[in-house]
Amino acid sequence: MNLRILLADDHQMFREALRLLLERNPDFEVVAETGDGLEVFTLARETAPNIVCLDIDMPGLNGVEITRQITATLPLIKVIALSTFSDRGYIMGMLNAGAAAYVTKAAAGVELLRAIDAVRRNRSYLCPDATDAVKEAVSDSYQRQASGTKLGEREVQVLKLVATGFTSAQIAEQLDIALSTVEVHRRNIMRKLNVDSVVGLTRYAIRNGLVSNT
Amino acid sequence: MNLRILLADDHQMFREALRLLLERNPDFEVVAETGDGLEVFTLARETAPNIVCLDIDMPGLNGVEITRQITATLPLIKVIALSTFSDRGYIMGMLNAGAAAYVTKAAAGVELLRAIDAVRRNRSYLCPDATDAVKEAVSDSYQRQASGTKLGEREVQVLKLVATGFTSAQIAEQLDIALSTVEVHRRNIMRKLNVDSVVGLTRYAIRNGLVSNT
DNA sequence: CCACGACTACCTGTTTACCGGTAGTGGCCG
DNA sequence: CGGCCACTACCGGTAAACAGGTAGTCGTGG
Repeated sequence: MNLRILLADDHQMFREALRLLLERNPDFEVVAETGDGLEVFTLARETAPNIVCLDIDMPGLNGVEITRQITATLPLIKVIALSTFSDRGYIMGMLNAGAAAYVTKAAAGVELLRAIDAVRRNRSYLCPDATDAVKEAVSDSYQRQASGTKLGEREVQVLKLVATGFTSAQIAEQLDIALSTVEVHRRNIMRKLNVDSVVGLTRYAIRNGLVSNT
Repeated sequence: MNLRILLADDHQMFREALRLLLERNPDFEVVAETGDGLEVFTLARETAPNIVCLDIDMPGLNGVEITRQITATLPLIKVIALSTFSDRGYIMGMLNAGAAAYVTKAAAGVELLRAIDAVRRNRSYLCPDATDAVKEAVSDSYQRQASGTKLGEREVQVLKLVATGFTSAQIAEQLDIALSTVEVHRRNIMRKLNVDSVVGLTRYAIRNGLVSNT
């Protein structure tokens, strides 16, 4: 059976090279590729791939959002998250958004093939790096309870703006809430992420693709 | 003539895929690959490649440092910098360290082949993204003069610590200088980099590989 | 229904960052 | 030599971040 694949990654060189890696298998056909987050939908609709290999850090739209929208509107298409990072929060985010598999770029190419194989059989897959991280997340669950759980929608919004370089006052204005409220969010975020300064917030946000940094 | 190539990138998947891209040309032979910065030397000595394709953000050692040491101790080996970023400062840093070419991963695969071709003829090469950035740097030269030039050694040291999350007081203690001095450095750095907060400093530092963020 | 969590909002503080000026040292270069 | 620059150091002042408390609303779920 022929498998139609859509490649989405902002590094053209990586896309081209990955295409070669995939098309060594004659069953695989890379029907389209793009480096722009917003274009993923258009191409997904036009080319009707079976699988989308999706990078996190895309210009235009966030990986989690893309995944959420694809799984919501084009449920036949399976999303394999291809990421630089093996951060617990982000992995869970992608899986919750509907990604069928998660493979880090640090993993071997064969991991991607395994993921494709698993996804084809309607099963999910996590590369070793990711499973390790998830295990940590599970064993950290006690700590999570102590230090709060994951970030709320509003908190993510604030975090993005903080890590972009806005002051709390500017954020308050943009979100049309009080300065004090923004500061409460900041503190809650820092407590949850277990950091103690804007530097920590910025690093976390960049690590998890909340802000681009290009 | 056969060309021996060493691949250094912390993403195994990218290395494998790039190997396929390169070895489509029968003249090219990828003699070794690694994901660890420190291992680059060992492999470079053992395998005597003609060219090293070197990623910036490597665990173990900074891309600039690796380049500096390779060009200093193994001058026959040409370094092609393969980077995610097209930041002016970093490009200049790599070229000053002795890199023969600079290609961003966002560029087409053919750019890398062009770079290899140019390097083989003892010429240097910059991919379009990079040349654009350098042009900006040149046209910014008037501004550079106005806002200071590049960072001094001590300033880089302070910047690293700031972007790691230390407060000025902690930095002062670590470097054994007065708090006020640290603050002067901070301000000078911000002026030179044209940013206005720790967020900007952190982002710059991460972008340029001064701190790891993994 | 009531508890819980997320979000909203305000208060008072302390610490840190940020901005400006001044000034002494040592090294490098015209 | 004298100017330039990086680095060192201190001062004062404003703005922002950071830390703690209190409290109201709203929706979810036991």
